[in-house]
Amino acid sequence: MMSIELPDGSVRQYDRPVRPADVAADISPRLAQAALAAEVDGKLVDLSTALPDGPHKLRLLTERDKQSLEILRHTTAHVMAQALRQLYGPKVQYTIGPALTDDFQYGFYYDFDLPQPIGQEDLKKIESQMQQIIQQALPISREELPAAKAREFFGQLGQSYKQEMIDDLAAQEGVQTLSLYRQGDFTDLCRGPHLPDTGRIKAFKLLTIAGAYWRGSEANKMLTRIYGVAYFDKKELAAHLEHIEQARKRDNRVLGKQLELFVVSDAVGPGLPLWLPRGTVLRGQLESWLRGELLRRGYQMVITPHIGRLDLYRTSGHYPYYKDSQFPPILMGRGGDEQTAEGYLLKPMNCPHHIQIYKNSQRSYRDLPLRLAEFGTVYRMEQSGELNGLIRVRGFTQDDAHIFCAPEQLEGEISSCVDLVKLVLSTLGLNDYRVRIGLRDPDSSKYVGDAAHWQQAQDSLRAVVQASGMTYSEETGEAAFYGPKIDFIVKDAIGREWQLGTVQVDYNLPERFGLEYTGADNAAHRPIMVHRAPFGSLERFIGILIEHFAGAFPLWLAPVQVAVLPVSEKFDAYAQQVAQAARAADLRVELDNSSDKIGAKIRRWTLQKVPYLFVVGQREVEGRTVAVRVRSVGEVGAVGLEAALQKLRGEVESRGLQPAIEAAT
RNA sequence: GCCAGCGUAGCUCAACGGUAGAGCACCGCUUUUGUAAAGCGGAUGUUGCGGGUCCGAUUCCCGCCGCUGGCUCCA
Repeated sequence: MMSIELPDGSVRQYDRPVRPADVAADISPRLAQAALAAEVDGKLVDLSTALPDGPHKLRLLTERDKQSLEILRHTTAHVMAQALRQLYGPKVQYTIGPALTDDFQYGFYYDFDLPQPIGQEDLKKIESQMQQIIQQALPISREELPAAKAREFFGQLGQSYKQEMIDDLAAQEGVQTLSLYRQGDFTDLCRGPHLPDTGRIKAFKLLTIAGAYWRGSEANKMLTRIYGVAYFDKKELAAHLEHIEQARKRDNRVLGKQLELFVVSDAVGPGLPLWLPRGTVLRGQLESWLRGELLRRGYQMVITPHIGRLDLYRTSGHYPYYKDSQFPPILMGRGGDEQTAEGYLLKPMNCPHHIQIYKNSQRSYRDLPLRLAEFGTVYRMEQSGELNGLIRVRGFTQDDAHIFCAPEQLEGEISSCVDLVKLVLSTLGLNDYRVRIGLRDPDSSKYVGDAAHWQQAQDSLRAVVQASGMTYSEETGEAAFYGPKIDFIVKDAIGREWQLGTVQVDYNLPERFGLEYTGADNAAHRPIMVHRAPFGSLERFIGILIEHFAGAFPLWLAPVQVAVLPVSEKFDAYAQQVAQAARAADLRVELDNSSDKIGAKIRRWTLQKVPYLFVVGQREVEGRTVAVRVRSVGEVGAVGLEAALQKLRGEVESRGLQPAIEAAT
């Protein structure tokens, strides 16, 4: 006797062994058709899984359930592997092929070790082979084998990666029995569940080919990864592809070019962006805004050079720790070997310089916290494959500061740093971010400093984040080599994550540089350093901002805030007056007195994403008005010149994210 | 750095063994214009760089540089 409880609370009794498929068939023929998999007592299983004795809660999954999408994509990955074996022969080794459901671009991938390289044009061929497998509607069956048998089975198939996985599963998790999934001539080691047959795949597309190291380690062989996506509905697939297409239009590199914000010139060097006038205006606004916020919070601005002695970075540890990701040092004279050579290094960090400023005078507890801030440009030899427009570069400017404080001041300082980062993000409407506390990995040798200090630092960070009420994750191994940190992470247009703001605690550098202050007790004490950067890097931050706003920046940041467009040359004089008045109101204005028709002028400045267009002609001259066209709204009609300028001033000063003029007044 | 793909005018792209072409942008002239592209005319390239095969290379091959998507890395 077996009782099955359904989600609606009804219970069905069976006196024979049943599978979810049988229950579905009992309920209705239509459900039997629609069912794809089942959730039994909270676990996903195949429709064909025989249920063990006892009462069960059962939910049948159809296309409408979110988990079904994952199953669909997983099955599609298997079909792709099967197609590859059919096309390229038994030498094809298939390794792992998971479903991805929260990835912006991709729905699944599978990593292969292929006997020959394949290219983009092969994807078409693979797709049509997959289509054949789908049309055959091959039943997918599950079977369980003892580990040794499974190992032998995959050995016969020449699947050494699968054998390795079986060995690891047995060794690490003590797995004795493994499940295999079979469809036609293809069998894969897999946990499941899967769709009942390959015919259930309604819409899929293979997207791209990439390399991926086996098990994610550089030491291993590079496999061929094929990414694809699948849906139950062709329309959803089309919508997904359209989404990606749209996102690519927001790419910081595309918009950077179109809006003339920056260029990366090959003549200057990869990853070394040149800021064009319009981009410089945008960046300047962010800098002066933040500078104001810093001064208000008791920071002091400093300026330090772009290079420093090699010995400085030997002491700090940056040179030995990050040797491979720095521009090679400038060695002086005869040099000597790398350990002792005299030379200079393009600064990869600002902290050693700021530390020398700290050391410039004797410090008292009364000086603390000492907050030294700099928009400091640093240089790092990022791997060539990593470079990306403004988002990942080799020369970038940190809105850096180092806070030297006493232990009892630490949490307060961390807390105000976190507040500042939150202010930066919220002012710009970047609300979709996640917070990560990066912790030391006790098993790794990359970290320096003693365990007690690490513990204190980690506790302080955790306490501040918890008090702030933010949701966060703790990730081991994500700390800096000298201390733990809080990172603020956002996504770019196509869903890749990037670290922006950061707050880091450091006991190590004060130690290495022998920093001290005299306490109230007249004894020498060691300060703690906090490294923090609310933007992180100006380059990356602005790259993200470009994508976030799709180039349509809020008024206070827009390189050109107003374009004055005379309807014809006859109104140039008045247009000049309007432009003058706007300039006098500290607005960044362009006057378009080209011989184009008004429609062409509007098009030009609209494509440049200028927030406000002032069209002027006979009517406007007579009424001393401007016909306003708002970027996000369209034409709103005539507004008095002074009133319009005043509204714009207000919008700039409040750093508003919404236009101050939405309709004619 | 690794795997795969790509590199043609300022931009977007075409030609793919017979030494390059369109649209936009640019320059000139005409038009003086009312809410997303007025008309006519003109100039524009060592086809990323270097080497090779060939009677002949933008096209095929090799190396380098750069870019794109991933992987790895990210103080």
